[in-house]
Amino acid sequence: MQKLKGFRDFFPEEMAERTHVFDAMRRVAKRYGFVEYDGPPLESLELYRKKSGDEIVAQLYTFKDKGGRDVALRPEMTPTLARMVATRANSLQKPIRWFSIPQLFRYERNQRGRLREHFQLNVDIIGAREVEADAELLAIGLDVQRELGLTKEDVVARVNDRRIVSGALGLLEVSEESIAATYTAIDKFRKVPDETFTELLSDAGVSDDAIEEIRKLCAGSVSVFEWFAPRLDDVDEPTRKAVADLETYLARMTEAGFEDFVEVDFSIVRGLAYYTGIVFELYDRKGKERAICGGGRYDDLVQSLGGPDLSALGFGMGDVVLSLMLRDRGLMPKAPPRSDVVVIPVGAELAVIARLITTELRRAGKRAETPYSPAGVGKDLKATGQRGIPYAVIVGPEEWAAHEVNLKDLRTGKQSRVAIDALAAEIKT
RNA sequence: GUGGGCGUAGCUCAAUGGUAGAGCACCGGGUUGUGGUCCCGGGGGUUGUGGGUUCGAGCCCCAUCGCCCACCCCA
Repeated sequence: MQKLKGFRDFFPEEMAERTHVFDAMRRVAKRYGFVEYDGPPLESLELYRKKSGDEIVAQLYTFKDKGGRDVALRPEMTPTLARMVATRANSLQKPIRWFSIPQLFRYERNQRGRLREHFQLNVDIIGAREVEADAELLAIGLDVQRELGLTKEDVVARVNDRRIVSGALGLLEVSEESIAATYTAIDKFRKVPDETFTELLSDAGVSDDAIEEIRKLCAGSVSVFEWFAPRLDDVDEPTRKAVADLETYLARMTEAGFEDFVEVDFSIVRGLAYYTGIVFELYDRKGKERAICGGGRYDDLVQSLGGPDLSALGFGMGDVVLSLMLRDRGLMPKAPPRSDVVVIPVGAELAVIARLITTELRRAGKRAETPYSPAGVGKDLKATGQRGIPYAVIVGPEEWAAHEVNLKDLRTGKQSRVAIDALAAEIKT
């Protein structure tokens, strides 16, 4: 028997890594006052038909349950969140600031950084139109990186605004029919050769002059602020607001101490789906990995799913790419946490004493164990040391007669006699 | 869905078409009051699977499954 393609076993070593990452995610999200929620891993297929594109639905894990209902393993958390929020929209105090670490599934051929199953930190804010919310959202994403030991040398946040792209394309007179293909081309700017980029836009029906302007914006040879400055009188109100919002956004990121992580990047448009405002993606500065994290504002989604008109924004941060990066940087724990101490009896008649001492140590909050069948001090000590356990308590008849034991620090090799009552306090963890 | 690379012990890898091996790991012993280095021994494999060629296949051929990489797409 082998595991299914694209699924993972978590042996204790991998589980230690997973726990390490999840713990960091939870600590950070809670630090910003967000609360954790979860939903069912299995949902009605209908939930995804409504919101997600054909491509997503084609890659769902679906089946008919025994009642004949079409069901799907959740491929993303947002529809579940939207459904949950819609259910209690009127009674939930706004803004709603929730996070979750769901396991998500997709039926698709796997490749580097992409499996059929993964965990994804989802952080969402619902009912906040202020750009301060956008800034806080990105700050959480970046703070998770920092919490795990990654720095501005490792991670870059590329940020953009869908309204700005839309406004720019309007000024460049890109036609309605060309918009979708133009977004796709912009999204590919950093992944395809220059000629291909030109070809994609040209095929979409974009003029040569417009292609040149789009290229300059994507490449960053002109900042979006410089580009829009002489044109602000020609654009509509939403675009003017978007440019102003982006400036405020950057100011807020600077206030929060993240300015070195953030770069405006016109080529970040986040697929075609449902984003309506500021969007961002987190990348490894060195590697060629896919995005660590992506998100942004999706103000129309809750309503489009039949809920009330609530603005919303959020991101998803998968565990697979992030873990690849942490392993690459040596920032993952090498071994699962073990006991603090093993209590080793000298001779079989002291095994009962060793068990009693072990019980007392556990009551004192120490992670303690004693061998089921003591094999001799030498063997038990060897096994304990090999497992990386820092302390051994050796219970010998002479010492025990004085209500004392030997406490050995396996890391230094130093050993001392300790009164039984003082033992727990001597084991530093 | 398309293309490419790779499948030998738990892991890393050997083995002209001629008896399947090593290191690490694991288990036991040397050593029933003191570990990590050391010495000795042991379990482990239908060489991913199924066919074919051959006197003989881990090796050659075909198929299939799995893993990896890229493409497509991206929540």
